Amino acid sequence: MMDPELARPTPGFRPLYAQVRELMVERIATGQWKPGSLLPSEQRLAEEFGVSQGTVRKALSEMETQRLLVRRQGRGTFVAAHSRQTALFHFFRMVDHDGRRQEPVSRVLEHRVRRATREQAAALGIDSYAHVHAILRTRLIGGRPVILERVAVPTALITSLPLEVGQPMADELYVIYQRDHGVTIAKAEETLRAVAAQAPEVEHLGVALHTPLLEITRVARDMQGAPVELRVSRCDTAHTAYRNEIV
Amino acid sequence: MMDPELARPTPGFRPLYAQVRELMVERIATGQWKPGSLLPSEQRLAEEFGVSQGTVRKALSEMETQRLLVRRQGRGTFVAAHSRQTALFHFFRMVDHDGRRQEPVSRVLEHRVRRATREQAAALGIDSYAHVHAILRTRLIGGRPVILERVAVPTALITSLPLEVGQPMADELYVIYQRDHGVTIAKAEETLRAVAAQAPEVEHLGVALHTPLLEITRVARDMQGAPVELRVSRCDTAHTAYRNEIV
DNA sequence: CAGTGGTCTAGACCACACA
DNA sequence: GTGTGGTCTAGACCACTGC
Repeated sequence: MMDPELARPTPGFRPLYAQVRELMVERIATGQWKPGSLLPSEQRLAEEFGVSQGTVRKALSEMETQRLLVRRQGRGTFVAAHSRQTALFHFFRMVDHDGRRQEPVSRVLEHRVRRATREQAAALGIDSYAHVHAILRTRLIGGRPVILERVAVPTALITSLPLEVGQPMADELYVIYQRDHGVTIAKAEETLRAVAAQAPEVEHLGVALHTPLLEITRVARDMQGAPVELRVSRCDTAHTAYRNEIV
Repeated sequence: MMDPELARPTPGFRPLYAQVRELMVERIATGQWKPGSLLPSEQRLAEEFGVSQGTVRKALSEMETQRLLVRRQGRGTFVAAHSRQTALFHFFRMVDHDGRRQEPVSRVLEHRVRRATREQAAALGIDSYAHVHAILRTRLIGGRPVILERVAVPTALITSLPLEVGQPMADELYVIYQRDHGVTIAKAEETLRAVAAQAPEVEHLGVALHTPLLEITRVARDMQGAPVELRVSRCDTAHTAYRNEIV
């Protein structure tokens, strides 16, 4: 059975697998296929879309490369779901002196809903009178507070956040966004600068005033590329560093 | 390396395309296929290796993804060659305030051959009595010196370097390594920290003593993963920043 | 025009997970 | 054993490049 929605001729040529992929991405984005759920087999999908198994396969493989799917021989194809480990592995880049990855503990210092600053509004593509969750937290590695972080996320996207001030966070923010609000962080851009420690860093990181700190400004986006979150992290790099692999 | 306790029911299983790929990577690594040269067609390669076109195709596609090859419909498949633009695009991450990529001008301050320091020897996997080219240079963006950089590369790999002290560099180092010595930089690891400006940075970057600077330590490797070069860059991030895209 | 890589199909068999 | 994804083949046709 041939789906007339799938155009084949030359004008505006677009490969079949790209069209199939678009349809499947849409099913994930709209929640029709939820994170962690099992997809139909390649053969079923091929029948449904009216293409060959090889064509569906190419679409699925690209989506796996993009980390939208997880495929396991003998088991099936699943919609990728953030866990604490996967979220940290892809988005947390701090390592210790030996280059080993370190898992941080996060402690919330403040959590308020307020209007976006001009910088936040510009980065998130929202109006400056729109509301955001404004979170201030420290992240500890080896029991030592090494990062002071300010997070802003529009309440229009993430209505509520179960954060307890003063407590270690049970879940990573990206896990919460996905599990509780159906918003999946798929990519991000980071801008890194060196800055001098100010009063908040002196207080919460225990560094001297004007100590050089690594400032990371990150805009995190969903799978369509729409901005979801802005965070600015100031890191004490005396015992830890930011690691980037260029491939 | 293979533990017999963990040997799998079908020992030594390795996909055909992976074996074909290994043979082709070897031809590039040994210089049998040189950067910029045209490969035989998929059909020819399939006949030569005694496999189907689809199998060769899968090997070629993986190598293209890894940027070892460049493929052009209607023209053919070529061995990837660094140009100033591609080298900078993949390895130079500094952007201006608007997030636009900037091309630097490099000016050599010193170039000597000396014994490796202990740190250099460890990073490059060479003996501490081995010789390296030790290069000190500034990199300018918009006419302003923003990076002071120390490069170390073993003379065992790169015998000679045509650098003129005080002059802007005509070619990127990675282009020289590949064109003149057959050494292709394929990947790198970078470690970023914030540090305080010392006397050399005060002199060459025109910053105040103890100004926070972004320090980037990079180990660059060839396509087999062997370390080729160590460079430590100290960057004034007042008007420029390091950009990283997480996908 | 001929030759290249890119897409698509159909079918066979293999490796793997799980009941 | 059954069903899944992974590999491999053979062949057709399409889009693109350059002579």
